[in-house]
Amino acid sequence: MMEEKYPFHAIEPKWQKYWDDTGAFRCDTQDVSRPKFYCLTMFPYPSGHMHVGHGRNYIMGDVITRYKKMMGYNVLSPMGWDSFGLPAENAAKKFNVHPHKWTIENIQEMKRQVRSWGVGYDWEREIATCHPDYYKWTQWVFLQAYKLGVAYQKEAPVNWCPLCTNLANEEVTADGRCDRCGRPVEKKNLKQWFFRITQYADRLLKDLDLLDGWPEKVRQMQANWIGKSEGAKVSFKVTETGDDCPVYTTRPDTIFGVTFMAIAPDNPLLLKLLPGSEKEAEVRAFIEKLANIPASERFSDATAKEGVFTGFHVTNPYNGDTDIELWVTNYVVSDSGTGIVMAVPTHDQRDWDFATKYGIAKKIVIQNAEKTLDVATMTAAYVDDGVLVNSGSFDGMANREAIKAIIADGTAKGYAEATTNFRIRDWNVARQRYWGAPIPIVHCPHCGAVPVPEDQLPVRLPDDVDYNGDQGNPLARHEGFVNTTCPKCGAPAKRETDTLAQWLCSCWYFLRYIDARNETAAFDKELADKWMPVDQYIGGVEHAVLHLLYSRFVVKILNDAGALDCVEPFKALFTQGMICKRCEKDDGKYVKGKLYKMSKSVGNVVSPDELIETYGADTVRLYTLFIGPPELDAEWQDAAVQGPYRFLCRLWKKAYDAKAIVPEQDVAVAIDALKPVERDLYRKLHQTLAGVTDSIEHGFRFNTAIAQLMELMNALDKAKIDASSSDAAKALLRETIVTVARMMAPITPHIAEEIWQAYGCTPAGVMNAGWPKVNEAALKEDSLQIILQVNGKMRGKMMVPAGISKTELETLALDSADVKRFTDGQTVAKVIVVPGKLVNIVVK
RNA sequence: GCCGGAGUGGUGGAAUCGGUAGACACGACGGACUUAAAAUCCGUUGCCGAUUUAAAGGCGCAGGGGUUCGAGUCCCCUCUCCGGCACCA
Repeated sequence: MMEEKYPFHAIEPKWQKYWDDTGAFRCDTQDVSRPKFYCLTMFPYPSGHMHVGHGRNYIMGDVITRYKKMMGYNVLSPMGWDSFGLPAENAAKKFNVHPHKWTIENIQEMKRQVRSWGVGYDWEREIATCHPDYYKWTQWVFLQAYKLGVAYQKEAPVNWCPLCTNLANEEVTADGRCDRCGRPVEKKNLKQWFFRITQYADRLLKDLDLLDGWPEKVRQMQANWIGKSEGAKVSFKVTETGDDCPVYTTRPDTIFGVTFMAIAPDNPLLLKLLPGSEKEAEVRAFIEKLANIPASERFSDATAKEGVFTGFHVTNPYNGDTDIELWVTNYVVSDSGTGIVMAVPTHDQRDWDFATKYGIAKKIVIQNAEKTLDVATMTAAYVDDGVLVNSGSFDGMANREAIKAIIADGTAKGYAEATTNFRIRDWNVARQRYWGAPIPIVHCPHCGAVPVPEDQLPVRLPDDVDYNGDQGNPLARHEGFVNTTCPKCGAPAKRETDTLAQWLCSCWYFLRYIDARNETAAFDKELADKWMPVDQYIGGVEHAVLHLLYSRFVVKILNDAGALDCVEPFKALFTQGMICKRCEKDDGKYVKGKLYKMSKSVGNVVSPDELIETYGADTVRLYTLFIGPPELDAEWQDAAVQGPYRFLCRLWKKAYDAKAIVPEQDVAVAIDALKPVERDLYRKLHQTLAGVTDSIEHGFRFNTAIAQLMELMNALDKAKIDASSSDAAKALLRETIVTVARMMAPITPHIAEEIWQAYGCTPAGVMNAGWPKVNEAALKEDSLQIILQVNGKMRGKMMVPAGISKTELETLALDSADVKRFTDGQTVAKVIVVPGKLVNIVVK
């Protein structure tokens, strides 16, 4: 029995329970009768409550999951929690609650929210990265990397945030602040665990080509991040001492134009040359000055180039020039290349600026095609292609050719080699924090760093730590944890007290879902080979570099370890846009009326709970999907939620009213018995079906899919089918309502299920009915609308029979009154006929 | 600076094979129902356009040029906004 008023309060919990009870989203990974589809939404950090912006992510994943199920796939759609990490530890300090308790409570709350949206997951595969059954295998992943020599320890300057301890490069913002808390980041020397991502840089770059299901933007961002450049390493020598002075350059073709050498203030060669040298005091003063300027400021555009001559000279191996001055400067980046740059003022703008300021010589070595370059008249560096001059035996050579020739010559003579340079640095995976997976290493006074044997995993995180201490890692203060014996020699030893970065926990979770309850392995290889890669990954673009790059990296490690066949984890990636809302306050920091992404600090957060209470989950889903193109940011407008709500109320009322007059079962529609307006509706129904399918298949354009469904409902109103209508019309009415329910099953699943059930459709559960098929007969058009143009301007329309010939169409068009008004007294020069579309008459 | 994306009514956005610009929705305005309001339903809604009504017609997709019978869509130039990388040699 259907109620008259749209009873979302009653039907939504009912159907959510039904999906649970029937295991609608449980996935049998062994099933081979259907093709697999692994649909994954990025798992959340359990930070508290979710807002409607988070919902967009899960709702889209759910629509795809349900749609793919209806298309006949065996869909794996799991959910879990990225539950290690700093916020829990900070909350623990703030509220004096154990991080574990805080995390578990947040998970419960967020799970309730996800379920209230009607999002379906295989909850039997639920994971939490802070659970020993999970982090045991995170530790295992670390050991695989260790075995391959990918994990290693080194003393290194780390990015140190006073609150969040050490950070990966990826966690430091462009202006040198902590990505998480915004505090300025300092450099601090610590012994750290690193992963050799640099060793994989080339593969990570090259395999981006395999990812044609990824947005171009994300591939570009990763390529930028990896930052590959090709050039040469050339050994200059310090003229006075004979020390090596290697440079990296991408422009070896300009090597005969080197007029000075620029070195970074903290370069080891400089520090070696300095003691007792003539200009020591002056140079040290400059180094001191730079040390007190934060990197963000030093390397900003606005900072002028500065430098001090060191008193030393270098020798260019190509032309034997011994008088090249060595300058210490503020603009050379110390950890890029060799930290020493050969400067060619005429062909590099930065070197030009510096040489101009300090009166250093400039020498042209690449001449343009017009041969107009002259140092006396040049006002900026010439960086384009040209022909070599003043370059010894290479004169006359095109510069692109010269690059290869000069490297080859230098290589033969032993002072140059072709090299590749990467921007990316090795990944610091260690954190001096409590709430993370302990690094499974024991430090033995005799054996050094010893990996914990796999059969002794997990290395458990103790519960009883004093995380309220104000200094350093609480784990290091836990005697019971720290003191152990060496797995190799049995002597007393100390555990590593650093924990693994949250990023490492979250870069392999998609593998665990496949085999989430496996107690003897991280995952079964055969099963993983069957289910990987993830067919569709969905998440925010803010993870374009960090999480997605690390995940790709770890999959390659596991592949090298023989644990996995696949080389890329995510076949297709969809990055959904953020939900923003206009700011209502004006407090200096935020501007009233400006769009900001939803956040507590802006105060523009919309909670799903009240909306679901007022309008129901289906309305929230429908509005969230209708709000705009899914890949773009969208503006949330509270008032606009009305539209989708009205639509569902209308759909419900239509279904309710129609129930009384339609046949009890599906009946084939007798096309010939339909009135024209009904015939239009039938066509529209199947056009909509084709259109909705296309919208979902091509770029998940849910917004236009929904618009088409709205149009169909408008057409249904227009057809005015009632008790007095023909049997054919009533059969059509039933088919329309039932097909709309099926098409809406992925989008607004509760109302779809309810209508499906109320209409007595089989099989039970609308998703089990599969995706409806287009009826070609319904699509057939008897007559077509033709647009009439004169000189490309629209001047009228006319209806013509569908099968009309081109000539007939042309004659009809020329005779039409709309056209004649504009062609009378003019000469028809040309007639363009686009069959089925338009006729354009060109007159003079 | 390099790379990527975007610019369409009062608003969110349609139209990506060159062929009716503004679908669909919000908001606004008018009407019906109602004692009244809400809800609902029905209209109107890009701009200019006779001092009255309606029309004719013109103008309109950041700006300028081009190709074409025809351009939001293709090509060239310019501007603005968003994102990534960046004194990376």
